[in-house]
Amino acid sequence: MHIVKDYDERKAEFLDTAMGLFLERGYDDTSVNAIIEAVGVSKGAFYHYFSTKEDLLDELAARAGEQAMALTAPVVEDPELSAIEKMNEMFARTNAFKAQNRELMITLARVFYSDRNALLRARMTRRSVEATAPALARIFAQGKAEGTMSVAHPEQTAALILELGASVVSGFARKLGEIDRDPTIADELLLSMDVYVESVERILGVASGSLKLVDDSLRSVVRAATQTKGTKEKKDD
Amino acid sequence: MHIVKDYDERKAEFLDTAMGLFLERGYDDTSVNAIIEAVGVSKGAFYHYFSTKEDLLDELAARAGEQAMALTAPVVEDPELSAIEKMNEMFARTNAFKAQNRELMITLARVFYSDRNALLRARMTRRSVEATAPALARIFAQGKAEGTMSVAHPEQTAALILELGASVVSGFARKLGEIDRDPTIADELLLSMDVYVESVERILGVASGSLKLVDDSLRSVVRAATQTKGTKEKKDD
DNA sequence: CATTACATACCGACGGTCGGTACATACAAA
DNA sequence: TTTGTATGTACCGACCGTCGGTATGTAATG
Repeated sequence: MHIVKDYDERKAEFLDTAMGLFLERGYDDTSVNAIIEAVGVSKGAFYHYFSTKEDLLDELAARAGEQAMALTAPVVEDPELSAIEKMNEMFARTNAFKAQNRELMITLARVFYSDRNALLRARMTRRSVEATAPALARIFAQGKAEGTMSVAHPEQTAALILELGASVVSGFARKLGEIDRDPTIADELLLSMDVYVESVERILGVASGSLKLVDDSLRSVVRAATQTKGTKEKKDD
Repeated sequence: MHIVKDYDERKAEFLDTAMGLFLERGYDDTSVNAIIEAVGVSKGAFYHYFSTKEDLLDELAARAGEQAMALTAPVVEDPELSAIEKMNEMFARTNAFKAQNRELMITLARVFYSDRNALLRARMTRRSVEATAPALARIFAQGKAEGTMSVAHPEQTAALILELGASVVSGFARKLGEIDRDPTIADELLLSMDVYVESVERILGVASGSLKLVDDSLRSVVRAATQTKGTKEKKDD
């Protein structure tokens, strides 16, 4: 019995299933066999849609980049907002998205941001940076024109800030996993968040305290991680 | 016939050979078989020295971290230097090292900083950051005491700046490879270098222009890459 | 005689290939 | 309207070489 589906539908099914498995077990530790088993198709089907396993990863990364841009694009177009408001709104939206998908984000932090998924992360980060940088650069240019930001080179600064953000989040997530061993890390993490925000403010030359890049929901994740220290069972390998 | 060598000597031989192969072909594309063939020993020998292939990678990363620290440690101890002088000297030393090993650095830029070596890079970056951050934090604390730097949290700031540096270098190296296709990238790269330095200055709250983090030898690499555009034969895969 | 420093044979799992099949659609002949 | 035929697409599953890793053996060393 053959289950034949529409091309795009089947492809999305592969993408979604693969992403789920990557988040559960990591990219390297998820075999093509595991993916086709989860989808319920054959190996031939997989290679009918993707030329290699890495090709699937690329398409996943591209999709993530598009989603990241779609989430923040409307903000950039808004003529009512100042540059600083736009920036705050952009981060508020992504933070809100993270808050709504809290469980996913915690899983993501645990698995996505581990060394074993370095390739997955590198690809996705790059795509996201490339997709978001031009918009951010435009905001910086606006801020420069408004006189609220002092950025000589918006494009380069945008790329730098996004990469910095990715690095910080990466290190952040890594340390989040170490809280179990050393609860004092939680305080360091909260400090790191402040340092990050202030660093961005300084790079952009905006007034101290004018950027709201992290919200309470994000901070609460850190505190939650600290509290679950003893109550949660170990399910690690 | 058994070729028996001193433990450390043999181990270093593995490490050196593996590093060479990783730089040539990448981490994932270098098999354990390729390593033992290059060293001229058996598989048993490899697993006598390393528990896994990733373990070798870790030791490689640790060695890189130690070397990075050894290069800059004397500077930190020097009681004669101010915080800003120390920072400039630290970067001057690493830049001098890069200038001396120019060919290696270019190879490293081309291969090490490609997505396929994401794991290798992530590991080494992390180790280097961990190894260097405490020293840098001490310099920041000194600068804070001297009144030349305004860093509220030296440890977190040190980690952030080092990770920023790694990100910048990574993106930098990636773009270096694209110069062949688009020579205008060279100008963007030189701009990015300035943006990076100024960003660090702002993060630390030091006077603009007081940090010399990149020198002319580094800039010359960019110009050299631009010039070889037509004269060099293509050896890419 | 125990430990070190390897060698060799082998394993299961992996990513990827390949020859083939089931089915939808199109179109023309009956 | 039915039926045969041609063609492309979605998919199957056996198979291949290579991979990281293991089990076991053995010669030298101390």
